Amino acid sequence: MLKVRTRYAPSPTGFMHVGNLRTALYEYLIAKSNNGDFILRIEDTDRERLVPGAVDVIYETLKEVGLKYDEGPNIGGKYGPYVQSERKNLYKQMAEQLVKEGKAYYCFCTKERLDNLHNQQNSKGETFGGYDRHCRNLTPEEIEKLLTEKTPHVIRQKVPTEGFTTFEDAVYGTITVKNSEIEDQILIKTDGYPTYNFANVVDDNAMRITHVVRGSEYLSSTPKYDLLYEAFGWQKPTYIHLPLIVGKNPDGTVSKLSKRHGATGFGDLVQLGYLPQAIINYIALLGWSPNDNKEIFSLEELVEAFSIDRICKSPAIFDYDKLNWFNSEYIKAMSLEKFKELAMPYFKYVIKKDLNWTKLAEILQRRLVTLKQIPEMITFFSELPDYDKELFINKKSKTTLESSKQTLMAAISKLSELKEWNHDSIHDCLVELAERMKVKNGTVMWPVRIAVSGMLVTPGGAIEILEILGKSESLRRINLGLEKLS
RNA sequence: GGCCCGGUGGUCAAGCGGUUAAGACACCGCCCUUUCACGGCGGUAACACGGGUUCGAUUCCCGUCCGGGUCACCA
Repeated sequence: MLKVRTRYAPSPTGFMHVGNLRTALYEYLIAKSNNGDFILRIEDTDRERLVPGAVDVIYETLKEVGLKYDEGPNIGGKYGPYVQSERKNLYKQMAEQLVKEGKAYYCFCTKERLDNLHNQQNSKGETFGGYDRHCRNLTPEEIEKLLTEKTPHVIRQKVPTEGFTTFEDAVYGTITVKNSEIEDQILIKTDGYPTYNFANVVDDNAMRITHVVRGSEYLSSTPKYDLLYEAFGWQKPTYIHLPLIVGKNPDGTVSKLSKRHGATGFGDLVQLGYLPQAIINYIALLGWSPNDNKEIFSLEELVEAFSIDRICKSPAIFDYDKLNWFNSEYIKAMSLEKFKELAMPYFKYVIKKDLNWTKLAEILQRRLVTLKQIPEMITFFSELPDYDKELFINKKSKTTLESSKQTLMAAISKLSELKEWNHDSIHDCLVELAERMKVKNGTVMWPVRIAVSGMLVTPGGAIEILEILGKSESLRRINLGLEKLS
């Protein structure tokens, strides 16, 4: 049995789309669930679109989510180099080999001629566009002449004009297309760099890649890919195309997930307060499902549970609601220490004075969807917001402006007598107060909480807030509330 | 438009000829409760349509419709 080897081959664009991340994830899972190797290869053959520093984004993201590769540009390996621009000569050499064997040819057509051709075909509504194979039958003399004149040229593959190409996809099954639908694809561009398909086939073969995993947008170009393997006589890999991740448009239709659907970059999502592991967990389930109903998976557990035959075919809409749920689950699942550590920057950003951060973290941890929500939830600790006295009225707690006034007055005197200021003492004090006033707990708790927070909805109840705020500040705020009611 | 792929609740999805068609998110209700939340319990909601094949189709075949992808010297 061949050792399973997969590769993640991104172009350095500086942006890690969640769709690409998901592809990387599945490549990793396929390799690791078969004790195979996962390789990182950088595809930088488009010299016009190079983005400085973009490769680092790829390294950092993979590191952050724990997709450890066995071979790659920055760690080496026995099939390097792992950057395509550094392999330029190899592609040229392989293409020349096909030319010698009569399976490819030089094409000297200019951009203008090609543009013209396309326009003509379009306006005539031709069934198939594509290259007209003008240079396919140049005589050796003509070719020689153009070459010595240093005429700019590309190398194209001679694709069969008749018959069919059939390939097998592990997810989509057998797919057959007419060869007449496939054009003589360019292998080497005028600038000497290889095209995507060609570079991939050459590298995948050279790097012993056994499973080619990519998004289903490549399904229709796979015959070209396959034809290249055939031209070289190489053993074909297993193709695994993944269903697309799509986004919902305002008009109700869907399309490939892109920026107009909201945050779609891994970095953007992290920026919004989503945890890398929650993101990974969520996208793992977009296009694959386990054979039980488990939903929360660590990367290790995914490796354990993953299997190719449970990858599904239909596209999945990226759903922020579900991502939110995963994120809150991950926040709740982490240790208090860990959570406090992650939340601290947000705490410090809003609150300059010193508080019982641990207590604050404790009440916040189980109510958060994303870390980003922290500031708006806790600013009141730092400064009492201006609020409407109507907030004191709550039907369910049976509070009115008048009852709230009475409660606050009583609460002030009882609370100021407290020697100890902690959860239990405050609790007992207020509950006793309710008992004595012959009202339900809520009738006391509600106005106290409002006075002390100035907000309708707060993280934690009255007791928790009082405890964190401290005795003097709590009393100061309750007095202010009383003034408002008087 | 040609070619390719897909079509189970609003969303992710089990299902692979016989099921009361799972589960999760979201939504709604109730309970718990010092608010919201958490938690617990319950609820609304789906096999695109039409033909076959079959004793029996969500499941297999064909057609229709709908949706998506792709048609570059980009990947």
